[in-house]
Amino acid sequence: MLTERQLLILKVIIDDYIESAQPVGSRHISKRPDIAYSPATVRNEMADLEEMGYIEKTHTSSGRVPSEKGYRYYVDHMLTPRQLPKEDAVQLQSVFRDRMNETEEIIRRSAMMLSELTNYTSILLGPDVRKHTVRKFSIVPLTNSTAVAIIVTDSGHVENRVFPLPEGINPADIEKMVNILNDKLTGVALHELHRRLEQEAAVILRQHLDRYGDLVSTFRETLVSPLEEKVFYGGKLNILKQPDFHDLQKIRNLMDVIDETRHLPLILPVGNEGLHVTIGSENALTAMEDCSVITASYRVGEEQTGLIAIVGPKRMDYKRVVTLLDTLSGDLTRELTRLIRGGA
Amino acid sequence: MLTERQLLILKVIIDDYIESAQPVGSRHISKRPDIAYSPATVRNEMADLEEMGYIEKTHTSSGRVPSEKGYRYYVDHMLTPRQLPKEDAVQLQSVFRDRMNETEEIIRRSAMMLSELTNYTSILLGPDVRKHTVRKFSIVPLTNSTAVAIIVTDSGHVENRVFPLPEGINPADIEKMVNILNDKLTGVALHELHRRLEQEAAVILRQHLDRYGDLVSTFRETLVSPLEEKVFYGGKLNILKQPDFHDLQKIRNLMDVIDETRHLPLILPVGNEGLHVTIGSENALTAMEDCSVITASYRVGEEQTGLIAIVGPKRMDYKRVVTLLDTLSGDLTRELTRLIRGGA
DNA sequence: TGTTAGCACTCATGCAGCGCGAGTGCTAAT
DNA sequence: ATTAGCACTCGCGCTGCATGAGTGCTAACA
Repeated sequence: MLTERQLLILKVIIDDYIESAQPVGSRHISKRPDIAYSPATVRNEMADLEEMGYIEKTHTSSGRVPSEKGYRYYVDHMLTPRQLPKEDAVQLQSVFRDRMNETEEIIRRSAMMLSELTNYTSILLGPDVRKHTVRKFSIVPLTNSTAVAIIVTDSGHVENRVFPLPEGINPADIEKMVNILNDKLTGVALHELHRRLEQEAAVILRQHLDRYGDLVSTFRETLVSPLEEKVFYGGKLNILKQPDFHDLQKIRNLMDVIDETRHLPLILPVGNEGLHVTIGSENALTAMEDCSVITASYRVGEEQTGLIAIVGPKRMDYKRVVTLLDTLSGDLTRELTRLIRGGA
Repeated sequence: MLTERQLLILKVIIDDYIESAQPVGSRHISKRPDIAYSPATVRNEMADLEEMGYIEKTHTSSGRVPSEKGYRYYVDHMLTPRQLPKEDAVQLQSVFRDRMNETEEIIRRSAMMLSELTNYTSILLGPDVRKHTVRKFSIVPLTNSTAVAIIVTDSGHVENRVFPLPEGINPADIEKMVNILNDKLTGVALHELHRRLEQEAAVILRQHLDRYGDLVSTFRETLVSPLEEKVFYGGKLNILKQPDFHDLQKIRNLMDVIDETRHLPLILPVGNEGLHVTIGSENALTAMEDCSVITASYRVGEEQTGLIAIVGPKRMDYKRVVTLLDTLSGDLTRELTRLIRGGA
């Protein structure tokens, strides 16, 4: 168990190191106004802290640096949730100012704002589009052989995709199809669309359309394809700004990982509610072993959830980022829910 | 004027240096099968070439490196346009395979492909959306107070934007407005939309709508806003792969510049037809002074033009990139034009 | 007269040695 | 229990030095 004084010293070491990126020595600690002990005393405590694994030396006679265990202890036990400084709160609020009617736009802005405020990289997952429900279908012919299919969802999201028209199709058939689709499938969630199309709409479509097979098969493909969760980045390049990263090779690996959307599930605890901190080698990917990731979830309405994540060096300003994410997650939940509910 | 032999040596130096990134020495040149002279002779010629400013030394007794003047001469006089190697051609063609119906998707793919083939960064500007013409308007109400406005263009591009509905608006009025808009403004180019709305549609709208002012004013805003040219990047991180870039500070500046869409007009000769090569300090921005930019334009139909650009180190494989861009620009022009014409 | 061999010269690079200073661990005094 | 003192460690930056790649020049050669 850690004594009161050891706690104090550990906290000072971590706070100092987070700020300065320099190993912190006993003399330096002793000089701080909140420390009333001589360097020698501090050294003794530091030796103990090191023995217990909370801090490390970079070389035999260097100052101390927090270990991963140290950071872990810090975020688990020493992060009394604070109020966001007013300045940050104001900035953060600006995301929701102006006539912001679109979920995606708000999320995009949030990503920007987060990376600006923290100088780290932010990753925001939008609420799962597949849970949005169909508000309206329409099909707009472009040429003899192509048309664009449009799905508007209840959230105001618009999916659109050009698809080939079967040759010599009757324009009236297209209109019929759109009407039937709207009739039968409005209110259906996007991920159910395919199944429901088969189950319910198919019969009726077949009755009413001359060339049922051709038209529907080509149209259906457009429905199943993308519909992934949207990912929004902020400050991808901020990694370059961190003095912690100087090894070009490591930077490359890191960037590759972050950039590849398919790696995201590995570095983000997708689906987890609440606030999570992953430190250094706790990350699944070795490319991220010098990074920490802080995530928070938000909700939109009852069902949909999204994720906010900050990727930075292990020497990240945990206190600040945690408070920021906590606040933003609340704000997003509130504002986005208000939005789909159609409140003022 | 350069002698035959000086030309040969200059070419060898540049080609070798492009491949190896190492200063090339007289001995090395003399060993090549296409060089029949001793190192001493080569040295003499090199001294002349250096005097004329085509090559440089990195230090007193190093091999030679092409100067910017050297590269310039190389691209201006020594780039006999070649056929694309079959392997590359096949790869490039794959961009147009599969049912690719959407201009944007094709361009996105092209960007990817280019960066993959070259290991440099590619930037593609889509054809100016503002020149697309309206195929269809529609408005889909979402809640009591919001609706999404949708514009489909002749290219299959879909612009959509959520906008606030005036309180207590009559749904019939919305429908009326959409009908009038479609009636009056179909076929109008997006950049003319605002003006034409005022000139032609306004009068009629005013006659038919109870709450003309409210509805139109809030809807109009959604028309004027974005509609910029779309920018597609490929391999933004490829810069990190180039051995030429090792200075972290420079990399940061460079990335900043490339990332900022508003800097693009400065580094790309927007609007210029044909193929352009900008070498090192010929670039407008000092952050780019170690880079070369190769651009080519493409057309879609008669009016619209787009731009392909490759950003790489000065030590770029000009021959290959020029051929690639030349081919791709032709392919894009052909395929995209075919697309909007609705040919098979 | 153009080409080449030979040689002295230059300079980046890598390595060993060295002094400095920040910081530690230990011990003895308070 | 705390602290002053001191010897010790080790990273860092500096210097000096050997190495080798590459040059420029000169004189001999075809």
